[in-house]
Amino acid sequence: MKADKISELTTNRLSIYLRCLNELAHEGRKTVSSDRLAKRFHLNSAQIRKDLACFGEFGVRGVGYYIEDLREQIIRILGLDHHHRVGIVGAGRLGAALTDYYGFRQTNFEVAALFDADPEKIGSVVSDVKVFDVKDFSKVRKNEGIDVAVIAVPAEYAQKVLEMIVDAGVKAVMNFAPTPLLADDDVKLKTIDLTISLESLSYFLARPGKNGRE
Amino acid sequence: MKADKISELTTNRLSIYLRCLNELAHEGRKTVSSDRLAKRFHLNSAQIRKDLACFGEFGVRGVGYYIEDLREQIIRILGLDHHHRVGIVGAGRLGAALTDYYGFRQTNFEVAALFDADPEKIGSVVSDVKVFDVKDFSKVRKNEGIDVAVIAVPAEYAQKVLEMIVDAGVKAVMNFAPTPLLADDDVKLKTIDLTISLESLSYFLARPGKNGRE
DNA sequence: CGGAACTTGTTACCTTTTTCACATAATCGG
DNA sequence: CCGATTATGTGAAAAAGGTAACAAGTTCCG
Repeated sequence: MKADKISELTTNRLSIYLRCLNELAHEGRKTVSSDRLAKRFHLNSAQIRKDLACFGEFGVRGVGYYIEDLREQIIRILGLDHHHRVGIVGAGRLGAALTDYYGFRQTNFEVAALFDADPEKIGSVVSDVKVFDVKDFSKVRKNEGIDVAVIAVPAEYAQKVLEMIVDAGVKAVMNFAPTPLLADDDVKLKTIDLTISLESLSYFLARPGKNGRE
Repeated sequence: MKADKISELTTNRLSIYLRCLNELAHEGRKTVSSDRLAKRFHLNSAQIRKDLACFGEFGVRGVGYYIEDLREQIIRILGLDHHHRVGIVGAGRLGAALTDYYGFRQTNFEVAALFDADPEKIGSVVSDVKVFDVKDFSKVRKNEGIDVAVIAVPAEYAQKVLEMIVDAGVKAVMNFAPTPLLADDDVKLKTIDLTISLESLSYFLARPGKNGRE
C-alpha cells in the first residue's frame, strides 16, 4: 500500500499497538495475529492490518506478526529511536508535574529545561531541571539542543509564548493552555485541552442514559 | 433538526464556541453571525450552524445569534449550570497540579478530595484539599458527594482503580494513565493520553517536510 | 410597502475513516 | 505432496464527518 499521506489517527493507533506489543512481549509471546491483538485489546483487526500496511508488509500470512520485529518497526516509524530534548515553558504545578512525567523518559524524550517569567522561580531547580528566564529561551534552546517545546502557561499568554518558541526555531509544540493556537504549517502543534474534556464529561452527566466511550 | 445521537466532536466544538462567545461578550458585543464567529476564530460557519441546530433553533435569520442568549443555551446544553464534585485518585505531582487547575473552577467542577495509597501522603492537605486513603474511596465519595473521578496513578494500577471507582458508583471518569481502560457502557470514560501525543510529535520530527495541525 | 442586504436552518454533496469480505500466501499434519 | 487451516494485504462498501449551496425568514431604508 505505502500510502504517503498518513492520517494522525493512524499514527495515534500505532502508539497503541506498540503498547500492546510491549505487553505481549513481556509475557514472552513470539508472534501474534491481528485478530488476536484486536480481540485482546478491543481493536479492529482490519484496521490494524491497514494501519501497518501504510508502512510496509510486516506480517507473514498464515503466521501473523513477529512481535519483537513489529515492535522495532513501529519504534522506527514513530521515530522513538531518536532522542529528543524538551523545554517546558511555565514552571507552575503543571510544568513541574510534566517535568516528572514518566512518559517523557519512556518515549525517549528528556526534559532539558524549564522556563518562567517569575523572578522567584528563575534559577531554581525542579526535579533536577533548571528553571531559566523565559527571555533566554532562544539562547538556552541552542545550548541545550531543545527540539520540542511544551506550553504550560495561562491561556492569555499562550499565543505569545508559541510565537516566541517558533521564532526560536522549534518545530514541535505541545500546548496545555485551554485555547486554540495559530502556527505556521511547518510547525507541529498538538493541543491538550482539559477544559474541553471536562465539559464533555459535564455534557454526559447532564444527560443520563446516553453512554460514552472515548 | 434535533438529532438525538450527538457526536462527541460536536460537543467538543460547543466548548470552543462557548469560549469564543465569552470573549465576544467580554468585548461588549450583543449579536454575532456564524460567519463572523467563523472568520474570527478560524472555524467553519456551516459547521457552527449545524452543531447548534442539533439542539434547537437559537439564531434569528438576518440577525445572527444573541451572544448572551446563546451562551446560556450552550452552558445549559453542556450541563455547566450544574455543580460537580471531583475526586482525584493519585496525589502525586499530576494529581496536585490538577487540584490547582483553574479550569476545574471555571467549569463548575470542584476538587473535593484526593486519594492515595502512600501512608506518607494520606492525611496531608494539597491546595486546601485533603488526601484520603484510597481504601476509603467509596465512603468518602458518599460523604463528599463526589460524582466525577480523575485517575492520576501509574498505568499499571489504572484498571484496578477504575473498577474501584465504578464499583463505588461514579459514572464519569477522566483517565490520565497512558493506557486504554475498559468500563461498562453506562460509564463515561475520557482518556487523556500524553504518551500518544508525544509519540505523534516524535513521528512528525522523524519526518521533516510533512506538516501537522492538530 | 417593497426591494436589497443579511443570515439562519437544512439539504445535497464530497471527503475521510471504518468495516467487511476475499483472493493470496504460508504452515501443518498425515 | 496436498488439503485444511490460519492470516495477511487490499479493494469495495458502509458509515461518519465536513463543506457548500440555497430556500426561507428578518431587517433596513427609501
